[in-house]
Amino acid sequence: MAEKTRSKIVSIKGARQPVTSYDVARHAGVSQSAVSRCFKPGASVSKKMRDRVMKAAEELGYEPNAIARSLISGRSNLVAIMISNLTNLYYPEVLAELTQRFSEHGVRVLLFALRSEADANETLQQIWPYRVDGVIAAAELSPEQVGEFEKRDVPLVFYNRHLTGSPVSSVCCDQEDGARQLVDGLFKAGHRRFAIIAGPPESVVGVERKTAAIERIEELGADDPPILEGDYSYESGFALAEELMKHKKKRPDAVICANDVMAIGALDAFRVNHGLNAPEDISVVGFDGVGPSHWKSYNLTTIRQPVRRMTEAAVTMLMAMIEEPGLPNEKRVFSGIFQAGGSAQFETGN
Amino acid sequence: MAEKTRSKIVSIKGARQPVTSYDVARHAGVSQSAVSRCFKPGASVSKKMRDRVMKAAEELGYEPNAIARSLISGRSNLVAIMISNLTNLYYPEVLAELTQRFSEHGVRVLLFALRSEADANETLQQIWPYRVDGVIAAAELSPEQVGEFEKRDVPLVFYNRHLTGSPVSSVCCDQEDGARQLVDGLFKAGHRRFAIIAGPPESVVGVERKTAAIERIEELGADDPPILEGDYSYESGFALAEELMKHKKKRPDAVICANDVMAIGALDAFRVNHGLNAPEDISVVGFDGVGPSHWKSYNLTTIRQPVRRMTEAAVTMLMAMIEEPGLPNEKRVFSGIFQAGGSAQFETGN
DNA sequence: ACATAGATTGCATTCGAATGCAAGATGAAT
DNA sequence: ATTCATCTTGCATTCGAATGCAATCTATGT
Repeated sequence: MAEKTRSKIVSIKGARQPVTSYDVARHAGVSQSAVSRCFKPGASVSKKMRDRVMKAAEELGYEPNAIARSLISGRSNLVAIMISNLTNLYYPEVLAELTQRFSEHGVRVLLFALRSEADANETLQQIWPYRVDGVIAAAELSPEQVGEFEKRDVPLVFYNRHLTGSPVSSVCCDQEDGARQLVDGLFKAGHRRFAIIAGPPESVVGVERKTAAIERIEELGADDPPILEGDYSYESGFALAEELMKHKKKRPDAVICANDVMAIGALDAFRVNHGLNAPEDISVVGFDGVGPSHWKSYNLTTIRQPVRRMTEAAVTMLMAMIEEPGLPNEKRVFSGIFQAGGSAQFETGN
Repeated sequence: MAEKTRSKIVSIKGARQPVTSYDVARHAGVSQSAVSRCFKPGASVSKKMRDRVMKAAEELGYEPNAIARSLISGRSNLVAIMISNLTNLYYPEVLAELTQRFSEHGVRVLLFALRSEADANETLQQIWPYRVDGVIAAAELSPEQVGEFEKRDVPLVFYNRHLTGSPVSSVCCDQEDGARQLVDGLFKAGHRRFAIIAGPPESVVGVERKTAAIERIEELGADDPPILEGDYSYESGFALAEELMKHKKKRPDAVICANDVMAIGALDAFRVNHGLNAPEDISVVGFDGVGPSHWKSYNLTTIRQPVRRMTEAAVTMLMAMIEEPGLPNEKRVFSGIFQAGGSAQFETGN
């Protein structure tokens, strides 16, 4: 075929404009491949050529088609972010950070908000067709599900999750260490009657926070704490604090909550329903360091997760795995940062 | 060419598996187009064929390539969601809802979190190459930017924004009506000295809330309220409440805030720094009905936005515009729902 | 058994950009 | 001016699925 006559259907309204690299090429009097190269950083193009093509592209309003590019190059420049409960106060910040950082790498984010952990399978089915370059999972995945990633060679980085006994890459906050810090500080300040408002049993980080706290309490020789399981919501924190007050005689004097929001719920229950103020009457600590933990009504003593550093690490790791396929897995653990507040009698060590 | 010998590079590790429709076709002993049709709902395929193909696809682990499909069909099944400040407590819920609803339509979400309104141009440049089928914008766009959508025939639905004087489709909460409800209820309860903690001047909804409140206050014959501008953050609510207390003599008795978070900040400032409790000493109302507005320490009197109905409307509208290109623009306005709380002396009308 | 409408199927082409290869252009060194 | 190395450029092919068209098959009615 001498000349591929691409008969564009030019709409009468003159609006539609699927300007392709061929159009630009014709307008600039060069070949399509030249146009392609001009839009590829680092390609071998003379200045004269580049100027000419860019001018033509400008004039026609050309925008490279990422879809076509992905198809031929095998790189979609898309990553998927799976988040199990977006309405958990902690995640919006994480999501915003991740999105912006990926954006700086020229990578776009496909968002998947799981309704529940059970959605994971369905979500994965939705992800695969888009041939994403990688995935950040802030959601629990089963070993089988992780296997699907390996089968497809899709890089995966867990965010604040990990599969115990599996080498999958992850970026985490050191839950155990944080929990120990909290117990220690409370203990030093004189607390002996602990209680734990834990996360749901499916939550790996929740379990870690809980387990480490229990162990530390035991190590220090305090009584075994009552352990109540919540779902990370304000309401559950509130309700479980109520539960703790059922036996007024031996109510706890220090309540360790698996996240800030439940801690806030507990504080409210103690204060509103029982007239107990923190830190005079009872100590309450949380975990995460979300925005509202700073609100004056709560002023939470908590462990703040270094979100910026963690998201940066997650993005860097995933990008590296994408660029260099064979890269070994890596787990990065960041220490939580103690955030002094007024919700607990607390003494930091030295 | 008798037979297109597709020489797949079968990796030695046996892991890689870009199974294509050709592979499935060969394995099932049918043509590639047959495979394609089997994966297209509503296509003309016999049961026998479908079973055979599906079995082969299953055996090979075939997953249709959405990228290739998009290229030829001209539909990416992607929508972009632009959100200006994700960390605003109000948006995570919106985002989660939108994502899940789109997912039910087989549409995936590309997320763009703008660092500031100024990022819009850059963001649009990132969006166009992906040939998204439509966009939901919870961010301010200039008329020029909206023009870019029209030029490309990309359906656009504003969420809680709109361009005054332009017919772009949008889903909004009735800000004016909500503001009036709040003023009315406060007035009926006896308040006469209003103050307004407004949103930033760039925020269209903020301006609407403010303007409507001012007008109503004037209509009712109360004094012109002082108007302070915040940035929707807790800190700004707190600081502006402080500001209002500078002139103790004639401090306001009812403070109308442009969103819940600032209202919460104001409540804390009044209580913590000045010993003023709501609603006895001062009334404070917010707007949005975010999660923390229910927290017992605040128990905010506010106008809740019907997020579920609004997101449903937004998704339905955008999908309709995508399916039927010529569709006229439409603006849907939902009334906010009065949410009784304990942060204000308030009397609902009858 | 035969004609015919309707349902299935395969063939060949298409979407838009990237890229290996070879041809052509440019420049440097002699 | 000649040769060779280095840049540039264009040609032709490729990615993987969708689809118009024509060929084939099926079923139905007579």
